[in-house]
Amino acid sequence: MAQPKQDANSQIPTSDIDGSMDGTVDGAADMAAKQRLRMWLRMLKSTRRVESALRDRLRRDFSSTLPRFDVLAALDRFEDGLKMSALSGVLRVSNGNVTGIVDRLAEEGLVVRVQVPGDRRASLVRLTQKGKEVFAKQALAHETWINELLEDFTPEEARMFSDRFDAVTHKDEEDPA
Amino acid sequence: MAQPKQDANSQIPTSDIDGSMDGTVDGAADMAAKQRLRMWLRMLKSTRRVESALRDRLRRDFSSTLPRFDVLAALDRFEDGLKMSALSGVLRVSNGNVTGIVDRLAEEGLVVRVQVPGDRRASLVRLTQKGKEVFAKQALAHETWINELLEDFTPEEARMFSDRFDAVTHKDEEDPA
DNA sequence: GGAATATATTTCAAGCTCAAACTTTTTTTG
DNA sequence: CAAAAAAAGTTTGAGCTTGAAATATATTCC
Repeated sequence: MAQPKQDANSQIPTSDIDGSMDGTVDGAADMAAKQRLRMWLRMLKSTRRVESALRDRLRRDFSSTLPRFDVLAALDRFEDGLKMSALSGVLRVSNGNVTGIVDRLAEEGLVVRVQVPGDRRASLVRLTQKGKEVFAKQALAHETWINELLEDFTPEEARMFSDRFDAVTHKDEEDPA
Repeated sequence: MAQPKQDANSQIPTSDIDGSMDGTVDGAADMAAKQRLRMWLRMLKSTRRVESALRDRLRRDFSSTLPRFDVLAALDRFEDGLKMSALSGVLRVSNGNVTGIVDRLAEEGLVVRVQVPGDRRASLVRLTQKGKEVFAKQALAHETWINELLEDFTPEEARMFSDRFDAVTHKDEEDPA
């Protein structure tokens, strides 16, 4: 039976660098750091759990993946289409990344690349009719799944969490254009 | 200028399936679902932002990656070593996934695979001395980074978030052994 | 003891991800 | 206007990720 070194939630080396064995040097700030680290580890774990569940269901029910769903969702939000760079900006993934995903979605007829009139470099990616229909089904299921997976959170709590996360997120916002 | 269809935080199709244009059919439950979805999207965004920052810094300062750090952290917590299956269990990633990462860490001398006496199938993965030293530096930096990235959360708030996330997470816990 | 089953791990193919390099086109600027 | 710089996308190489198939060893059970 494998046992964790100490607290199962601490990844922090226990060496007492400042030499004070009671750990009181800058104790308050250190405590804050530890709490935040703990929060991060839990948050990461929860996020991964939900993502993993979504991945499973997306594959099981729609033979699809999370990145594909994300792309469809972004395109559904912007009906006029998005340039590749705007798409990767919205999704916050690297530029080259989207290329492959859009390629595959285009092969399946869910999205199209439309030439931008004035600019021969750029193209606008848009959902096809089929893409809209497919995504509509997926989005409906997705909302249901999230509602189940986060059922432990009351609506009020969910709202509060949303707002607080927003604070972290809004440090530098990306505007697709 | 690309404009979102409606609310920038809604990925939900707006079709009024039940036919009531005022959207009052099961309005409370539907509202709850929307709040949870909103929470999930923000949570995902925040998590990705932090992960992305960690990735950048790990690469910049240690020429390493997040998955590698995660493996080292897990092994640091379990001093007696972990079997490959236990390792993937703790990290909640697929079985074959860890193989490659451990391979590379072993090449660099940060971890070793030790044969389990009674069982010729299994091996125990452990940190080497070098691995411990390397991880100690990384963990210290990691704690600092998290503290900065989540500075907007007070220690009390961080504690509260930790506890609430735990509720979600504790539905089925994996015990490495 | 030998067949069936279960466990531990690796291999595999496909897809996702990133940063960096590269191509093409557009814009800026001397 | 021509050279330089910037912008839009794709390609590339390496690593991460998954689920499924394969391999090898252990255990169970007739």
